[in-house]
Amino acid sequence: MSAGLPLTERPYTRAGLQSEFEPVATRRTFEEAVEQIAEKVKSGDLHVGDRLPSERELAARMRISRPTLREAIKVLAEAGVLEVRRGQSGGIFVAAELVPRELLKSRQEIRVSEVAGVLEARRLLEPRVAQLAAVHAGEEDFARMAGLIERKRELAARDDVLRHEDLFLQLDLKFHLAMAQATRNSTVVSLMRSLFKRLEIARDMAVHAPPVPDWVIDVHERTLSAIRSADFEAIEAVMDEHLAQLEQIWEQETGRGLVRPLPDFLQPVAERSRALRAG
Amino acid sequence: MSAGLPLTERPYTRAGLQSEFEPVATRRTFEEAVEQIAEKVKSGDLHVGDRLPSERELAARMRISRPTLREAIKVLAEAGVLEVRRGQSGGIFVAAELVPRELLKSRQEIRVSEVAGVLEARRLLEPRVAQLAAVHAGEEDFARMAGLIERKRELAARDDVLRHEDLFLQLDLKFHLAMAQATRNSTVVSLMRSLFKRLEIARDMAVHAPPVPDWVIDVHERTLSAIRSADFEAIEAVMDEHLAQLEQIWEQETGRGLVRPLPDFLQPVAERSRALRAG
DNA sequence: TAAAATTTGTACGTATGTATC
DNA sequence: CGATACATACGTACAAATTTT
Repeated sequence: MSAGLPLTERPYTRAGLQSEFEPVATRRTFEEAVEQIAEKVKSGDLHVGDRLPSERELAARMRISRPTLREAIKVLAEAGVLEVRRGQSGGIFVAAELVPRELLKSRQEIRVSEVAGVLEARRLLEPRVAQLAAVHAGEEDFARMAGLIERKRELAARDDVLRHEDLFLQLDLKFHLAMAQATRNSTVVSLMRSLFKRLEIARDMAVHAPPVPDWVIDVHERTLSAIRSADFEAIEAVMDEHLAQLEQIWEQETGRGLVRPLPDFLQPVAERSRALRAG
Repeated sequence: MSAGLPLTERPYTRAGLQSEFEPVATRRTFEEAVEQIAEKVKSGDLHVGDRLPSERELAARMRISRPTLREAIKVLAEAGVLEVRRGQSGGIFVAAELVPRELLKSRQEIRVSEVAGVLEARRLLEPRVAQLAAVHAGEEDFARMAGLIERKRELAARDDVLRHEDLFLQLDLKFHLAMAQATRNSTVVSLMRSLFKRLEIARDMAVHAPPVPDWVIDVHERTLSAIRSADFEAIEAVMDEHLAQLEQIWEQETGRGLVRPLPDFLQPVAERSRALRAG
């Protein structure tokens, strides 16, 4: 899928900014339920082994009938995400961390010409999120982030890493969401969620470069340690390195020039203050 | 509604960061259609007098049947947003700029303790968006923003301003969205949309201070001129002023301490470089 | 004036999903 | 878990209104 993309659209026109009339997805309610539960597993709100509320209670919470919920659970169970055990200590349990792509096919689409903009938006938002996280994170947040890095390391150590590309990407998402949650600001979390939703779509469309596990692990480790030490310049620096690398991969995959040149104000503070002192 | 809010929740806990099981809105498809069209009018993608595609074509675009679309149009027509004329040069026309609140009752909710976080998130994102807009905006973008300010000025000149509070707020939204669109980055637009969606919910919940039209107009005017001249420090300064004022209103309405103290890195660059030079 | 073209308005039969029992 | 009843959406065919030619 790489390299040969039909990049005919002119990037950065107004196209797509004023939205067209889009299909109103008349999805079935059990599909909504599937998506909501799958999303929770994927984003790390639910972990393997967790027990969900009973069918009756869950149905009540989601305001759907029990049969409809059962249909959703059936799909999730067949996909291996949930496991249903009956009997006194039975219930609905999370059985797998990896959520198959088919369960979360987002109906929204973006144009090829808009893909590079996702990286630019990360430049705007993510370094600030990391810095805010540094201000407000508690030990539990650091522990969660560290745990996720550790899991990635274990995965990378196995010889079948590439078989688990999807799992690796999901751990990635969880890391960045954990960072967002460390800000203790639910609006920030929600912004990061929508940003990464778009990022995933973009990734599916374009960049299918094999992940470079060791590098990702290294960068995330340094990100965490920069956040831990609340060193704002270090945070900007490592974020800059991270995003620059992603931009480079994107450009290699698709051809140059798609990522707009980075304006001065998006350079890391270290750069900026150096420039200030010089000027 | 002001001043007497039950602000019992402890702010900035993890509550709400890991999402609960939510009602799976099994909304009817015509309601989705209503929302999509109403949203376009409200955000400025559709203007008064615009003619929408014919029923058949619109239904096809939205992938719904004509009867379903008609049900949506009927609701919008009854609300005064659309007007339907038949005959050869008939069709569906936008009839009003102001979209009644009832049409867009977002089903998502946020906690009172999370409201202040919306302002904090604006601090993270909006100044950067304005700066990026300064880099990429064209004359048409400036014209749109100027036009919106002009409309606000006209509205403020009337003696029944307060009767049109909702319209004033909608013009506000349009101004900020126009700024986002000036970045020519659809991901940025989409982030700003979700940010302002939350902002509106927050506003409905808490801050019902009467708008201060003259002040808003003045700040927006200076924002636009700062963007026009691509003066990044001026952009940060006026944005800071704007948001500081909103934070102050919020604190007056609800009691102090809800807005977390602003970390250093969220101070305007001018402040920061002053500090750098001093240190 | 009349006919043609375009667009909304109305009606009904069918399929299917959802909820209740 | 199955069966039944209800609500919803769809497709299609045709009628009515209005403008254009």
